[in-house]
Amino acid sequence: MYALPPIYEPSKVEEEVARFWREHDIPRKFVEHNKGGPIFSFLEGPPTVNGYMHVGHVRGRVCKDVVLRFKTMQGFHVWRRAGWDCQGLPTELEVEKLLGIRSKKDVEVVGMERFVEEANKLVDHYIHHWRSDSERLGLWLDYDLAYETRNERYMEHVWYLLKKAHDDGDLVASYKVVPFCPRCETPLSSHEVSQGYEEVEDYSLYVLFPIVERTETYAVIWTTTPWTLLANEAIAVSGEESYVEVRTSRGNLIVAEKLLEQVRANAGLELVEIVKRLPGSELEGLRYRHPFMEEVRVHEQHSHPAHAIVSADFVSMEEGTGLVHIAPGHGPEDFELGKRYGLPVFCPIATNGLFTEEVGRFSGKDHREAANEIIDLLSSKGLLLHRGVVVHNYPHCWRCGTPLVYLASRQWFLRVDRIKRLMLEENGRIKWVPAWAGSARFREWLENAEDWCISRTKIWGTPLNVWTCESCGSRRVVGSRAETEREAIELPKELRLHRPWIDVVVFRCGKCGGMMKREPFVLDTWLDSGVAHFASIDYLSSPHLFNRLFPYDFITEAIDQTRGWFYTLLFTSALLFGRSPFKSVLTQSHVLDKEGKKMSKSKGNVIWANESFERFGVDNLRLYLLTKSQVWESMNFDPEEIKQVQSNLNVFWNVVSFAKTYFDLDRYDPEREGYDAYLRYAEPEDRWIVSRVNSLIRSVTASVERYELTDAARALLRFATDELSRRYVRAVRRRFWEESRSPKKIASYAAMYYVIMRYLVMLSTFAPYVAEFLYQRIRTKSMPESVCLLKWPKVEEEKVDQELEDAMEVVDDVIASSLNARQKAGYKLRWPVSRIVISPNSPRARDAILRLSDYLARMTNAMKVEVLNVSESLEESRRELEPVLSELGPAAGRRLNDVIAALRASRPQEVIDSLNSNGEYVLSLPDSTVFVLKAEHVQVVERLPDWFKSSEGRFATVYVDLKADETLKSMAFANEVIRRVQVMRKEMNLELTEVVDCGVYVSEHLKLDGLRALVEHVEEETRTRLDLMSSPPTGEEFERVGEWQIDDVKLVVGLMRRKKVGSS
RNA sequence: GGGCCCGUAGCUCAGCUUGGCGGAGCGUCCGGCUGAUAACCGGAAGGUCGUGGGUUCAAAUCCCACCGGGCCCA
Repeated sequence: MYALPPIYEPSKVEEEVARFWREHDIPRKFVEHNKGGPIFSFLEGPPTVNGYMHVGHVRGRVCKDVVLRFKTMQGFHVWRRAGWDCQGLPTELEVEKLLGIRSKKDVEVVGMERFVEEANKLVDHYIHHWRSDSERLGLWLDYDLAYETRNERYMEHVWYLLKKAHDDGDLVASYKVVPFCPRCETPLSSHEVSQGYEEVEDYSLYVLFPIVERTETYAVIWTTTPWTLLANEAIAVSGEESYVEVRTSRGNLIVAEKLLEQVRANAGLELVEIVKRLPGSELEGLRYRHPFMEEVRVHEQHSHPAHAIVSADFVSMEEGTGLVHIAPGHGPEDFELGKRYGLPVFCPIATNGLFTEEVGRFSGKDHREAANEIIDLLSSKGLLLHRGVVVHNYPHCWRCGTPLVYLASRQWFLRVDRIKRLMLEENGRIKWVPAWAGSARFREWLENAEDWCISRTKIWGTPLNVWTCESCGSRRVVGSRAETEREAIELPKELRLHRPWIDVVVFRCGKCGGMMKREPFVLDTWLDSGVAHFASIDYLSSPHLFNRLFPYDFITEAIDQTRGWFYTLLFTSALLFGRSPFKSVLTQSHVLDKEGKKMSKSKGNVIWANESFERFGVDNLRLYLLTKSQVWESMNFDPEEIKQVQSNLNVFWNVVSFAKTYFDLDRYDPEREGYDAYLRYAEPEDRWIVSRVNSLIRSVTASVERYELTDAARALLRFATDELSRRYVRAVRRRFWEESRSPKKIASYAAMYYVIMRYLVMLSTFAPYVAEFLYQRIRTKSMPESVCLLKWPKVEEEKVDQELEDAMEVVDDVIASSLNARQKAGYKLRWPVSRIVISPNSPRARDAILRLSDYLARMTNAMKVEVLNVSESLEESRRELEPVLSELGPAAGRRLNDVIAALRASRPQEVIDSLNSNGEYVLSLPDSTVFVLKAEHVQVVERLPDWFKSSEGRFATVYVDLKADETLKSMAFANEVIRRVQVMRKEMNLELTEVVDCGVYVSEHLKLDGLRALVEHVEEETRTRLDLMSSPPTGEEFERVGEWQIDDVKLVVGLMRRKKVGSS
């Protein structure tokens, strides 16, 4: 791996480096080379393998990689087992699509075995892609031993957890209202529900509920879902709000006072007279007659507190009537309220959306289709106050668009109450980055945590390990496969823990001898990943390993995992071990598209990982994802912007290319000619860049330790471009080019090598491919074979010189000012100036400039640097006063012209001194009056002789003396000649150091004589042997001839390769 | 409806913890440089720091309210 290509091309770099890593087995060596060292344990949040990796995943995986590489380089033995989340609804849906399945009946036709086989094939497919994308990305996890949530051994850990939860009384079955899609006949998770909100037109009904205790008095409720009225069990009011009873043509109506006018207007009521005004709390307990008492006979058995007014805090005064119809079987809030009051949970709609037998004339009808019949019936009973329409958001099935229906059903739960306080306490001990993710967001989530519904009516998941006796109802929670094989009385031919095989298993009831059948649920997939802390390392077989890793040092995932993985990990760990399973967590936010819109397949704006690797380059992509915005803030992904990263890396590439060119020319030996050995020859810029790289090591180390990866990555890129390239390389170019192998030159090589080496190590955690590529070009044989196997650099405190770093800031500003001043005069940098004079604006700046004045002279191409006292003016300058007419005009009035004349006639310094000491100066005018001049009337202007140009910077004002004598003019001219020769050398494609013959003709004697004095200088700079000719060189004598006009002088240059003598 | 995050130049972001003359990169425009050259240097234009109050000698920064965007929850 040798010459450096002229430009950074990611694809070529990656290709070569990937081959190198593969051939030398670097990932394995990297992962293993700290074995036996202190452990840093990382727990991989298993990606759900139901799709391909996209750039959003990539950002998360880069965060993981940077931290793990960093810790590895610090000498930790990093635990980094990969993992895959294999089960769950999305995979199941994809299988359904593949097999053309539309309903549960179709599954029976196809067969569950076939279904599961397809699911496994699908998972295999995606794991393959995820692994290869991850490896391409450079994320070196332990993939060979990756955990998979579908593995039976893994699932047994879930069973183990549930068995323990059952023993501790934390696993319970109870009713819950969940959203169902009646067409798909499946409950939907809250995540799915939130994806399917659509604006639709619905009924808007005011319904009258006759109050039992009074005649002709009705509670008025509002509903948009008439089919839920059949299951009504109560009416809720707000205890704090004021309600009114009003007399109307439809009887006496009870509504909230705040909503009275709205209801009256909507229902078209006239003659409203308020009979009574009372707080909601006084309505509580009033009973009503159920509107469908006759049709739905079961209501006859629903006695108090059913069919009465209760109070609830969710009653809105924004819409409706302030009285809310409560159907505990059809609404989550209703259900909770019902639980508190002991209301019956009546749910007469089946999962297919049809009414059950319990509702008489409606049974067998679709709940939505029956709406009109229900409304007509209300109307005929005189209970429909008003029928209108409303446009609102209602959840629909995100797959098929069917409106959802909320149904009560029996589900399984893990109880939270016993561990809630514990989780909150443990959360206080977790280091969250950023802090608010834990102290605010996660804490709030924990405080509101409710029992966790873990049951799903699906196929492709970990089966619920609860068997219930058909005769006596007693339960058995099975803990393992072995237990099943040992004790089941019916087993499939080949036992597998997945459905459908597990469904066949039957136990004998220990109490009554009956048959125990499995509860037909599978488990929430979050439970699978949620037990990764102990299941991923097979705790049941190797508790010893567990004890070394647990709790894990570090995890990182996206912020949406607060309610997902972060939560389920903590939850299960609290149940099992009574403590948090992780010590620190970095939360990331999402990658959005260029416009800030969420990436989604349906919008077609997803950028896939493998495509982006090709398109942008892995290193570019990695750095872009980290540097664009803080990783815990969302970022808009704009492909155009990645070019910037590539350009930054290319600058660094150029630096290495430049350095390597000269290292090779001079056979620089970093081992014998190290920085410390040449320290005494080091120039200020060498000490400076060495100090800077140590400061950089300090700040990058601290940032990564704090998981502030964006700060670290930005600092790295910035260093390469702003400091190493723009300042240091600029400063040492001339020294590198020197012909002799001087100690000063070697000192600069040594400094450069020192910096590049340390930089590459740090860079390799962020951009491993390009770092490896460059490392291979400049490493010595005795160094580790891969940059990945180096140690993270330590700060060498004795090399940090903060004062020098600060001084360089000042001087850099002065250099910019002097360039600015030259530019104003059109005076090129290659033309030397006799001196620059600097007026610093603070003692600190003055010290800095004095300290680095030689450096300053070199960088500004000045023969001499003069430093004035703080704020002192240039001796040659004159200060003059200019009238400020906007101020002076109003003050002087008609005398203005006389005042200006007097001002011009005055001695400026005298006026300035007076203004400074007295705040005024008295001008005598020709008409014998006086004018009192104030400071605001004038402006002090500095007049420089015309051979000076000045420029004011942040720390100093710089005066450049452009008066040039013949010597300076000759030097300037010599530099013009040098420049031309260089152009020609390049055109001829000469080797950098190849010495050639050069003939120069100059049309003017004076210039020629000047040049004669500088022959050696020109020869050194151009690597030529110079012949000053009396007539222009011609194409016959020289290989190449160039002709220029420089001002009035004609310059002709001829270049000729020397004859090779032997093998010089 | 509640919680959290964000709002600063055309674009992307620093600065806010700890109050003191509003910054950088990119882009645009002008000029320059040329053995690192797809690099580099000098300059210019570009801002009601989301809005409105408050605290203060002084607010992008601290406090309150509101507006807009995002995430999470109801």
